[in-house]
Amino acid sequence: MNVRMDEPIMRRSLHDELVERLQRLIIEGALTPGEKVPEKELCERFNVSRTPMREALKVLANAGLVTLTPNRGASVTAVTVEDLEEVFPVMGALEALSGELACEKITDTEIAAVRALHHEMLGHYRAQRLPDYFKTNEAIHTAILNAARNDTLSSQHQMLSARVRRARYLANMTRERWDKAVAEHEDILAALEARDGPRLGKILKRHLRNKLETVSEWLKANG
Amino acid sequence: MNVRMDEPIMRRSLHDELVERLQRLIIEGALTPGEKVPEKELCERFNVSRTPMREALKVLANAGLVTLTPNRGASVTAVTVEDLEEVFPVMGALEALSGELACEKITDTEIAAVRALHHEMLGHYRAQRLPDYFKTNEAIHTAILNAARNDTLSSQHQMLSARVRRARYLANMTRERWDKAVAEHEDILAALEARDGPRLGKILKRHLRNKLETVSEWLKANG
DNA sequence: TTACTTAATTTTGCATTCAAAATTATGTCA
DNA sequence: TGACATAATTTTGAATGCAAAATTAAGTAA
Repeated sequence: MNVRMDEPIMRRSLHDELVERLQRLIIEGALTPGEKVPEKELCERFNVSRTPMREALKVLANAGLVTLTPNRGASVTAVTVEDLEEVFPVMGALEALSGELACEKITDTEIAAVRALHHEMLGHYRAQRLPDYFKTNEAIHTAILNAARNDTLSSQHQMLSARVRRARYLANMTRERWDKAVAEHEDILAALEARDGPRLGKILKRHLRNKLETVSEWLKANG
Repeated sequence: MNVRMDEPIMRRSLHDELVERLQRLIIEGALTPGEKVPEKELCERFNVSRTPMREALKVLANAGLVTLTPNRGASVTAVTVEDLEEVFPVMGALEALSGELACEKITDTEIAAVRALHHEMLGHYRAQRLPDYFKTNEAIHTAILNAARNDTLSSQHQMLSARVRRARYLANMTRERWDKAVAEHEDILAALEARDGPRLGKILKRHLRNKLETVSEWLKANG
Protein backbone atom coordinates (compact mmCIF):
# COMPACT_ATOMS: atom_id res chain seq x y z
CA MET A 1 0.00 0.00 0.00
CA ASN A 2 2.68 2.39 -0.96
CA VAL A 3 1.66 5.98 -1.32
CA ARG A 4 2.54 6.86 -4.87
CA MET A 5 4.97 9.72 -4.90
CA ASP A 6 4.98 11.99 -7.86
CA GLU A 7 8.70 11.39 -8.05
CA PRO A 8 11.30 10.51 -5.48
CA ILE A 9 12.93 13.45 -3.75
CA MET A 10 16.55 13.10 -2.89
CA ARG A 11 18.66 15.77 -4.53
CA ARG A 12 18.80 18.91 -2.43
CA SER A 13 17.24 19.85 0.84
CA LEU A 14 13.60 18.96 0.96
CA HIS A 15 12.87 22.58 1.54
CA ASP A 16 14.41 23.76 -1.73
CA GLU A 17 12.87 20.95 -3.68
CA LEU A 18 9.48 21.77 -2.26
CA VAL A 19 9.75 25.44 -3.09
CA GLU A 20 10.40 24.53 -6.69
CA ARG A 21 7.68 21.93 -6.94
CA LEU A 22 5.03 24.03 -5.29
CA GLN A 23 5.93 26.86 -7.59
CA ARG A 24 5.42 24.60 -10.59
CA LEU A 25 2.09 23.41 -9.26
CA ILE A 26 0.91 26.96 -8.83
CA ILE A 27 2.17 28.22 -12.17
CA GLU A 28 0.75 25.28 -14.06
CA GLY A 29 -2.55 25.85 -12.36
CA ALA A 30 -2.77 22.54 -10.50
CA LEU A 31 -3.51 24.61 -7.44
CA THR A 32 -6.26 27.08 -8.14
CA PRO A 33 -5.88 30.64 -6.88
CA GLY A 34 -7.80 31.39 -3.74
CA GLU A 35 -7.93 27.72 -2.94
CA LYS A 36 -7.05 26.83 0.62
CA VAL A 37 -4.10 24.52 0.82
CA PRO A 38 -3.99 22.51 4.04
CA GLU A 39 -0.47 21.61 5.04
CA LYS A 40 -1.40 18.03 5.72
CA GLU A 41 -2.67 17.46 2.21
CA LEU A 42 0.48 18.89 0.67
CA CYS A 43 2.66 16.85 2.98
CA GLU A 44 0.89 13.66 2.02
CA ARG A 45 1.16 14.49 -1.63
CA PHE A 46 4.92 14.87 -1.43
CA ASN A 47 5.44 12.44 1.41
CA VAL A 48 7.31 14.84 3.63
CA SER A 49 6.71 16.10 7.13
CA ARG A 50 5.26 19.46 7.92
CA THR A 51 8.54 21.10 8.93
CA PRO A 52 10.14 21.48 5.49
CA MET A 53 6.74 22.13 3.95
CA ARG A 54 6.13 25.03 6.28
CA GLU A 55 9.56 26.45 5.51
CA ALA A 56 8.78 26.26 1.81
CA LEU A 57 5.41 27.94 2.26
CA LYS A 58 7.04 30.79 4.17
CA VAL A 59 9.40 31.41 1.30
CA LEU A 60 6.63 31.26 -1.29
CA ALA A 61 4.57 33.63 0.81
CA ASN A 62 7.50 36.00 0.80
CA ALA A 63 7.58 35.79 -2.98
CA GLY A 64 3.88 36.53 -3.11
CA LEU A 65 2.82 33.21 -4.58
CA VAL A 66 0.87 32.07 -1.56
CA THR A 67 -0.87 34.01 1.15
CA LEU A 68 -0.43 32.98 4.77
CA THR A 69 -3.12 33.97 7.20
CA PRO A 70 -2.13 33.52 10.85
CA ASN A 71 -3.66 30.42 12.39
CA ARG A 72 -5.57 29.89 9.19
CA GLY A 73 -3.00 28.48 6.85
CA ALA A 74 -1.97 28.96 3.27
CA SER A 75 -3.89 29.74 0.14
CA VAL A 76 -2.72 30.31 -3.40
CA THR A 77 -2.59 34.03 -4.00
CA ALA A 78 -5.28 35.02 -6.45
CA VAL A 79 -4.00 37.23 -9.23
CA THR A 80 -6.32 40.14 -9.84
CA VAL A 81 -6.26 42.73 -12.56
CA GLU A 82 -5.12 45.20 -9.91
CA ASP A 83 -2.19 42.94 -9.07
CA LEU A 84 -1.17 42.77 -12.68
CA GLU A 85 -1.29 46.51 -12.99
CA GLU A 86 1.03 46.68 -10.02
CA VAL A 87 3.41 43.98 -11.10
CA PHE A 88 3.80 44.83 -14.76
CA PRO A 89 5.24 48.35 -14.34
CA VAL A 90 7.85 46.93 -12.01
CA MET A 91 8.65 44.11 -14.40
CA GLY A 92 8.77 46.68 -17.15
CA ALA A 93 11.39 48.71 -15.32
CA LEU A 94 13.42 45.57 -14.69
CA GLU A 95 13.16 44.38 -18.29
CA ALA A 96 14.16 47.77 -19.58
CA LEU A 97 17.22 47.63 -17.35
CA SER A 98 17.99 44.11 -18.49
CA GLY A 99 17.89 45.31 -22.10
CA GLU A 100 20.27 48.16 -21.42
CA LEU A 101 22.72 46.04 -19.48
CA ALA A 102 22.50 43.17 -21.93
CA CYS A 103 23.48 45.40 -24.84
CA GLU A 104 26.59 46.43 -22.96
CA LYS A 105 27.66 42.96 -21.98
CA ILE A 106 26.28 40.39 -24.35
CA THR A 107 28.79 38.41 -26.43
CA ASP A 108 28.49 37.77 -30.13
CA THR A 109 27.98 34.09 -29.41
CA GLU A 110 25.08 34.89 -27.16
CA ILE A 111 23.54 37.17 -29.76
CA ALA A 112 23.80 34.34 -32.24
CA ALA A 113 22.03 32.07 -29.75
CA VAL A 114 19.22 34.59 -29.33
CA ARG A 115 18.98 34.88 -33.10
CA ALA A 116 18.65 31.11 -33.38
CA LEU A 117 15.95 31.09 -30.73
CA HIS A 118 14.19 33.91 -32.53
CA HIS A 119 14.03 31.96 -35.78
CA GLU A 120 12.96 28.84 -33.98
CA MET A 121 10.17 30.89 -32.47
CA LEU A 122 9.18 32.19 -35.86
CA GLY A 123 8.82 28.60 -37.03
CA HIS A 124 6.46 27.83 -34.15
CA TYR A 125 4.56 31.00 -34.95
CA ARG A 126 4.08 30.09 -38.60
CA ALA A 127 2.95 26.61 -37.64
CA GLN A 128 0.72 28.08 -34.92
CA ARG A 129 2.26 25.92 -32.21
CA LEU A 130 1.41 28.13 -29.28
CA PRO A 131 2.99 26.09 -26.44
CA ASP A 132 6.28 25.77 -28.32
CA TYR A 133 6.11 29.43 -29.19
CA PHE A 134 5.72 30.28 -25.52
CA LYS A 135 8.62 28.13 -24.50
CA THR A 136 10.99 29.65 -27.03
CA ASN A 137 9.69 33.10 -26.24
CA GLU A 138 10.54 32.65 -22.58
CA ALA A 139 13.96 31.32 -23.54
CA ILE A 140 14.70 34.52 -25.45
CA HIS A 141 13.75 36.74 -22.55
CA THR A 142 15.76 34.59 -20.18
CA ALA A 143 18.76 34.78 -22.47
CA ILE A 144 18.60 38.57 -22.50
CA LEU A 145 18.23 38.61 -18.74
CA ASN A 146 21.25 36.35 -18.35
CA ALA A 147 23.28 38.53 -20.69
CA ALA A 148 22.73 41.42 -18.31
CA ARG A 149 25.04 39.60 -15.86
CA ASN A 150 23.14 40.69 -12.82
CA ASP A 151 21.86 37.96 -10.53
CA THR A 152 19.96 40.42 -8.39
CA LEU A 153 18.10 41.61 -11.44
CA SER A 154 17.43 38.08 -12.62
CA SER A 155 16.06 36.87 -9.35
CA GLN A 156 13.87 39.91 -8.81
CA HIS A 157 12.49 39.51 -12.30
CA GLN A 158 11.92 35.81 -11.87
CA MET A 159 10.06 36.38 -8.66
CA LEU A 160 7.62 38.76 -10.29
CA SER A 161 7.42 36.67 -13.40
CA ALA A 162 6.33 33.66 -11.38
CA ARG A 163 3.44 35.62 -9.96
CA VAL A 164 1.94 36.38 -13.33
CA ARG A 165 3.19 33.46 -15.38
CA ARG A 166 0.15 31.38 -14.68
CA ALA A 167 -2.17 34.01 -16.07
CA ARG A 168 0.24 34.66 -18.90
CA TYR A 169 0.34 30.99 -19.71
CA LEU A 170 -3.39 30.52 -19.78
CA ALA A 171 -4.30 33.69 -21.61
CA ASN A 172 -4.85 32.98 -25.25
CA MET A 173 -3.70 35.55 -27.72
CA THR A 174 -5.83 36.72 -30.56
CA ARG A 175 -4.27 36.33 -33.98
CA GLU A 176 -3.82 40.07 -34.15
CA ARG A 177 -1.96 40.29 -30.85
CA TRP A 178 0.21 37.39 -31.77
CA ASP A 179 1.23 39.10 -35.00
CA LYS A 180 2.06 42.21 -33.05
CA ALA A 181 4.13 40.32 -30.50
CA VAL A 182 6.16 38.68 -33.23
CA ALA A 183 6.73 42.03 -34.91
CA GLU A 184 8.00 43.39 -31.61
CA HIS A 185 10.37 40.49 -31.33
CA GLU A 186 11.87 41.46 -34.66
CA ASP A 187 12.60 44.85 -33.17
CA ILE A 188 14.03 43.27 -30.06
CA LEU A 189 16.47 41.23 -32.08
CA ALA A 190 17.41 44.21 -34.22
CA ALA A 191 18.10 46.42 -31.21
CA LEU A 192 20.13 43.68 -29.59
CA GLU A 193 22.22 43.15 -32.70
CA ALA A 194 22.78 46.89 -32.92
CA ARG A 195 23.61 46.83 -29.22
CA ASP A 196 21.34 49.79 -28.76
CA GLY A 197 20.60 49.52 -25.05
CA PRO A 198 18.17 52.40 -24.57
CA ARG A 199 16.18 51.33 -27.61
CA LEU A 200 16.06 47.70 -26.49
CA GLY A 201 14.97 48.85 -23.07
CA LYS A 202 12.09 50.84 -24.51
CA ILE A 203 10.99 48.04 -26.80
CA LEU A 204 11.00 45.49 -24.00
CA LYS A 205 8.95 47.79 -21.84
CA ARG A 206 6.39 48.33 -24.58
CA HIS A 207 6.36 44.62 -25.39
CA LEU A 208 5.52 43.88 -21.80
CA ARG A 209 2.79 46.48 -21.74
CA ASN A 210 1.13 44.75 -24.67
CA LYS A 211 1.36 41.46 -22.84
CA LEU A 212 -0.30 43.08 -19.85
CA GLU A 213 -3.22 44.05 -22.04
CA THR A 214 -3.60 40.53 -23.37
CA VAL A 215 -3.46 39.02 -19.92
CA SER A 216 -5.71 41.50 -18.20
CA GLU A 217 -8.35 41.17 -20.90
CA TRP A 218 -8.26 37.44 -20.42
CA LEU A 219 -8.44 37.88 -16.67
CA LYS A 220 -11.47 40.14 -16.94
CA ALA A 221 -13.20 37.54 -19.06
CA ASN A 222 -12.15 34.40 -17.18
CA GLY A 223 -11.57 35.63 -13.62
CA MET B 1 -19.49 49.16 14.57
CA ASN B 2 -16.21 50.63 13.55
CA VAL B 3 -13.77 48.09 12.28
CA ARG B 4 -10.77 50.28 12.86
CA MET B 5 -11.60 51.04 16.48
CA ASP B 6 -11.65 47.51 17.81
CA GLU B 7 -8.53 46.47 16.00
CA PRO B 8 -7.60 43.09 17.43
CA ILE B 9 -4.55 42.65 19.55
CA MET B 10 -1.75 42.04 17.13
CA ARG B 11 -0.88 38.42 17.55
CA ARG B 12 2.19 38.15 15.42
CA SER B 13 3.76 34.83 14.73
CA LEU B 14 7.16 34.27 16.24
CA HIS B 15 8.38 33.74 12.75
CA ASP B 16 7.42 37.21 11.58
CA GLU B 17 8.77 38.79 14.70
CA LEU B 18 12.07 36.99 14.22
CA VAL B 19 12.40 38.04 10.60
CA GLU B 20 12.06 41.63 11.66
CA ARG B 21 14.42 41.41 14.61
CA LEU B 22 17.11 39.54 12.77
CA GLN B 23 16.89 42.06 9.98
CA ARG B 24 17.45 44.85 12.46
CA LEU B 25 20.41 43.07 13.98
CA ILE B 26 21.97 42.65 10.57
CA ILE B 27 21.33 46.19 9.38
CA GLU B 28 22.55 47.72 12.59
CA GLY B 29 25.66 45.64 12.35
CA ALA B 30 25.20 43.62 15.54
CA LEU B 31 25.83 40.58 13.41
CA THR B 32 28.96 41.01 11.37
CA PRO B 33 28.95 39.97 7.71
CA GLY B 34 30.55 36.65 7.04
CA GLU B 35 30.08 35.66 10.63
CA LYS B 36 28.67 32.21 11.16
CA VAL B 37 25.42 32.28 13.07
CA PRO B 38 24.66 29.00 14.83
CA GLU B 39 20.96 28.43 15.20
CA LYS B 40 21.29 27.44 18.80
CA GLU B 41 22.89 30.72 19.78
CA LEU B 42 20.19 32.74 18.04
CA CYS B 43 17.47 30.64 19.62
CA GLU B 44 18.88 31.22 23.05
CA ARG B 45 19.22 34.91 22.43
CA PHE B 46 15.55 35.24 21.51
CA ASN B 47 14.32 32.41 23.68
CA VAL B 48 12.53 30.53 20.94
CA SER B 49 12.85 27.06 19.55
CA ARG B 50 14.62 26.23 16.35
CA THR B 51 11.50 25.77 14.25
CA PRO B 52 10.42 29.40 13.92
CA MET B 53 14.04 30.50 13.82
CA ARG B 54 14.76 28.27 10.86
CA GLU B 55 11.68 29.53 9.08
CA ALA B 56 12.86 33.09 9.59
CA LEU B 57 16.33 32.28 8.34
CA LYS B 58 14.91 30.74 5.19
CA VAL B 59 13.02 33.92 4.46
CA LEU B 60 16.02 36.11 5.12
CA ALA B 61 18.13 33.88 2.91
CA ASN B 62 15.55 34.37 0.20
CA ALA B 63 15.91 38.11 0.62
CA GLY B 64 19.68 37.80 0.38
CA LEU B 65 20.45 38.97 3.90
CA VAL B 66 21.85 35.67 5.09
CA THR B 67 23.50 32.85 3.22
CA LEU B 68 22.50 29.27 3.95
CA THR B 69 25.01 26.57 3.17
CA PRO B 70 23.52 23.07 3.22
CA ASN B 71 24.39 21.19 6.38
CA ARG B 72 26.57 24.07 7.42
CA GLY B 73 24.15 26.66 8.62
CA ALA B 74 23.64 30.34 8.23
CA SER B 75 26.00 33.27 7.91
CA VAL B 76 25.34 36.94 7.41
CA THR B 77 25.79 37.72 3.74
CA ALA B 78 28.86 39.84 3.24
CA VAL B 79 28.23 42.84 1.04
CA THR B 80 30.97 43.23 -1.50
CA VAL B 81 31.60 46.04 -3.94
CA GLU B 82 30.48 43.67 -6.68
CA ASP B 83 27.19 43.14 -4.86
CA LEU B 84 26.63 46.86 -4.60
CA GLU B 85 27.29 47.29 -8.28
CA GLU B 86 24.66 44.67 -8.91
CA VAL B 87 22.09 45.95 -6.47
CA PHE B 88 22.28 49.66 -7.16
CA PRO B 89 21.30 49.59 -10.83
CA VAL B 90 18.24 47.57 -9.91
CA MET B 91 17.39 49.93 -7.09
CA GLY B 92 17.96 52.78 -9.49
CA ALA B 93 15.43 51.41 -11.93
CA LEU B 94 12.94 50.93 -9.12
CA GLU B 95 13.49 54.40 -7.70
CA ALA B 96 13.12 55.96 -11.10
CA LEU B 97 9.83 54.16 -11.49
CA SER B 98 8.74 55.26 -8.04
CA GLY B 99 9.47 58.85 -9.01
CA GLU B 100 7.42 58.62 -12.17
CA LEU B 101 4.49 56.95 -10.48
CA ALA B 102 4.64 59.24 -7.48
CA CYS B 103 4.34 62.34 -9.63
CA GLU B 104 1.19 60.93 -11.17
CA LYS B 105 -0.46 59.97 -7.93
CA ILE B 106 0.85 62.03 -5.05
CA THR B 107 -1.60 64.35 -3.30
CA ASP B 108 -0.91 67.95 -2.41
CA THR B 109 -0.99 67.02 1.25
CA GLU B 110 1.69 64.43 0.69
CA ILE B 111 3.83 66.88 -1.22
CA ALA B 112 3.53 69.24 1.72
CA ALA B 113 4.65 66.46 4.03
CA VAL B 114 7.68 65.77 1.88
CA ARG B 115 8.45 69.46 1.84
CA ALA B 116 8.31 69.53 5.62
CA LEU B 117 10.62 66.54 5.84
CA HIS B 118 12.94 68.19 3.38
CA HIS B 119 13.28 71.31 5.52
CA GLU B 120 13.69 69.26 8.64
CA MET B 121 16.48 67.46 6.87
CA LEU B 122 18.09 70.76 5.91
CA GLY B 123 18.12 71.70 9.56
CA HIS B 124 19.97 68.50 10.44
CA TYR B 125 22.34 69.15 7.58
CA ARG B 126 23.17 72.65 8.75
CA ALA B 127 23.71 71.41 12.29
CA GLN B 128 25.74 68.49 10.97
CA ARG B 129 23.58 65.92 12.75
CA LEU B 130 24.32 62.99 10.50
CA PRO B 131 22.13 60.34 12.15
CA ASP B 132 19.10 62.62 12.17
CA TYR B 133 19.86 63.61 8.61
CA PHE B 134 19.89 59.96 7.61
CA LYS B 135 16.63 59.26 9.31
CA THR B 136 14.83 62.15 7.66
CA ASN B 137 16.44 61.32 4.36
CA GLU B 138 15.07 57.80 4.50
CA ALA B 139 11.66 59.16 5.43
CA ILE B 140 11.61 61.27 2.28
CA HIS B 141 12.46 58.37 0.03
CA THR B 142 9.90 56.22 1.77
CA ALA B 143 7.26 58.91 1.34
CA ILE B 144 7.93 59.06 -2.39
CA LEU B 145 7.81 55.29 -2.60
CA ASN B 146 4.49 55.24 -0.78
CA ALA B 147 3.10 57.93 -3.04
CA ALA B 148 3.71 55.61 -5.98
CA ARG B 149 0.87 53.42 -4.62
CA ASN B 150 2.49 50.20 -5.64
CA ASP B 151 3.08 47.63 -2.92
CA THR B 152 5.02 45.37 -5.23
CA LEU B 153 7.40 48.19 -6.00
CA SER B 154 7.72 49.10 -2.34
CA SER B 155 8.49 45.63 -1.17
CA GLN B 156 10.99 44.93 -3.93
CA HIS B 157 12.72 48.18 -3.14
CA GLN B 158 12.74 47.51 0.57
CA MET B 159 14.24 44.10 0.06
CA LEU B 160 17.16 45.49 -1.89
CA SER B 161 17.45 48.45 0.40
CA ALA B 162 17.88 46.19 3.39
CA ARG B 163 20.79 44.47 1.73
CA VAL B 164 22.80 47.64 1.39
CA ARG B 165 21.44 49.72 4.24
CA ARG B 166 24.08 48.52 6.65
CA ALA B 167 26.89 49.70 4.41
CA ARG B 168 24.98 52.85 3.64
CA TYR B 169 24.50 53.51 7.30
CA LEU B 170 28.12 53.05 8.22
CA ALA B 171 29.67 54.86 5.31
CA ASN B 172 30.58 58.37 6.28
CA MET B 173 30.12 61.07 3.72
CA THR B 174 32.73 63.65 2.97
CA ARG B 175 31.60 67.22 3.35
CA GLU B 176 31.66 67.59 -0.40
CA ARG B 177 29.45 64.58 -1.03
CA TRP B 178 27.06 65.68 1.62
CA ASP B 179 26.70 69.10 -0.01
CA LYS B 180 26.03 67.40 -3.31
CA ALA B 181 23.42 65.07 -1.83
CA VAL B 182 21.57 67.99 -0.31
CA ALA B 183 21.67 69.87 -3.60
CA GLU B 184 20.18 66.83 -5.31
CA HIS B 185 17.43 66.76 -2.75
CA GLU B 186 16.52 70.30 -3.69
CA ASP B 187 16.05 69.06 -7.24
CA ILE B 188 14.03 66.12 -6.03
CA LEU B 189 11.61 68.37 -4.18
CA ALA B 190 11.38 70.74 -7.14
CA ALA B 191 10.59 67.95 -9.59
CA LEU B 192 8.02 66.51 -7.23
CA GLU B 193 6.30 69.86 -6.78
CA ALA B 194 6.29 70.30 -10.54
CA ARG B 195 4.97 66.75 -10.81
CA ASP B 196 7.53 66.11 -13.48
CA GLY B 197 7.75 62.32 -13.32
CA PRO B 198 10.43 61.63 -15.91
CA ARG B 199 12.65 64.32 -14.43
CA LEU B 200 12.16 63.07 -10.88
CA GLY B 201 12.94 59.56 -12.08
CA LYS B 202 16.21 60.69 -13.59
CA ILE B 203 17.22 62.68 -10.55
CA LEU B 204 16.51 59.82 -8.18
CA LYS B 205 18.54 57.49 -10.34
CA ARG B 206 21.49 59.86 -10.39
CA HIS B 207 21.13 60.51 -6.66
CA LEU B 208 21.40 56.81 -6.03
CA ARG B 209 24.42 56.49 -8.27
CA ASN B 210 26.19 59.08 -6.16
CA LYS B 211 25.30 57.18 -3.05
CA LEU B 212 26.75 54.07 -4.60
CA GLU B 213 30.03 55.87 -5.08
CA THR B 214 30.11 56.99 -1.46
CA VAL B 215 29.33 53.54 -0.18
CA SER B 216 31.64 51.64 -2.45
CA GLU B 217 34.54 53.93 -1.63
CA TRP B 218 33.91 53.31 2.03
CA LEU B 219 33.65 49.60 1.40
CA LYS B 220 36.95 49.55 -0.45
CA ALA B 221 38.58 51.30 2.48
CA ASN B 222 36.90 49.44 5.34
CA GLY B 223 36.05 46.06 3.82
C1' DT C 1 -37.08 25.00 10.65
C1' DT C 2 -33.73 28.89 12.38
C1' DA C 3 -30.66 31.00 15.51
C1' DC C 4 -27.57 30.19 18.98
C1' DT C 5 -24.63 27.23 22.13
C1' DT C 6 -21.49 24.08 22.94
C1' DA C 7 -18.92 19.89 22.12
C1' DA C 8 -15.93 17.23 18.74
C1' DT C 9 -12.67 17.40 15.18
C1' DT C 10 -9.29 19.34 12.48
C1' DT C 11 -5.51 22.47 11.61
C1' DT C 12 -2.04 25.40 12.88
C1' DG C 13 2.15 27.21 15.74
C1' DC C 14 5.78 25.89 18.22
C1' DA C 15 8.78 22.69 21.02
C1' DT C 16 11.03 18.55 21.26
C1' DT C 17 13.19 14.47 19.54
C1' DC C 18 15.97 11.68 16.42
C1' DA C 19 19.18 10.74 12.74
C1' DA C 20 22.71 12.25 9.55
C1' DA C 21 26.36 15.31 8.51
C1' DA C 22 30.07 18.15 9.98
C1' DT C 23 33.34 19.66 13.35
C1' DT C 24 36.40 18.95 16.95
C1' DA C 25 39.02 16.09 19.98
C1' DT C 26 41.78 12.00 20.86
C1' DG C 27 44.92 8.46 19.95
C1' DT C 28 48.33 5.91 17.17
C1' DC C 29 52.52 5.28 14.70
C1' DA C 30 56.43 6.94 11.96
C1' DT D 1 56.77 16.30 16.77
C1' DG D 2 53.60 15.73 13.10
C1' DA D 3 50.54 13.36 9.80
C1' DC D 4 46.72 10.59 9.68
C1' DA D 5 42.91 7.77 11.23
C1' DT D 6 39.16 7.31 14.32
C1' DA D 7 36.12 8.39 18.11
C1' DA D 8 33.37 12.03 20.64
C1' DT D 9 30.84 16.19 20.27
C1' DT D 10 28.32 19.58 18.09
C1' DT D 11 25.18 21.23 14.60
C1' DT D 12 22.02 20.74 11.10
C1' DG D 13 17.79 18.51 8.55
C1' DA D 14 13.65 16.48 9.21
C1' DA D 15 9.86 13.96 11.95
C1' DT D 16 6.97 13.74 15.71
C1' DG D 17 4.36 15.45 19.67
C1' DC D 18 1.52 18.71 22.05
C1' DA D 19 -1.22 22.77 23.15
C1' DA D 20 -3.90 26.64 21.25
C1' DA D 21 -6.84 28.27 17.75
C1' DA D 22 -10.15 27.55 14.25
C1' DT D 23 -13.48 24.87 11.84
C1' DT D 24 -17.10 21.74 11.78
C1' DA D 25 -20.75 18.99 13.89
C1' DA D 26 -24.31 18.31 17.16
C1' DG D 27 -27.63 19.66 20.17
C1' DT D 28 -31.10 22.82 22.22
C1' DA D 29 -34.59 26.35 22.61
C1' DA D 30 -37.67 29.68 20.34
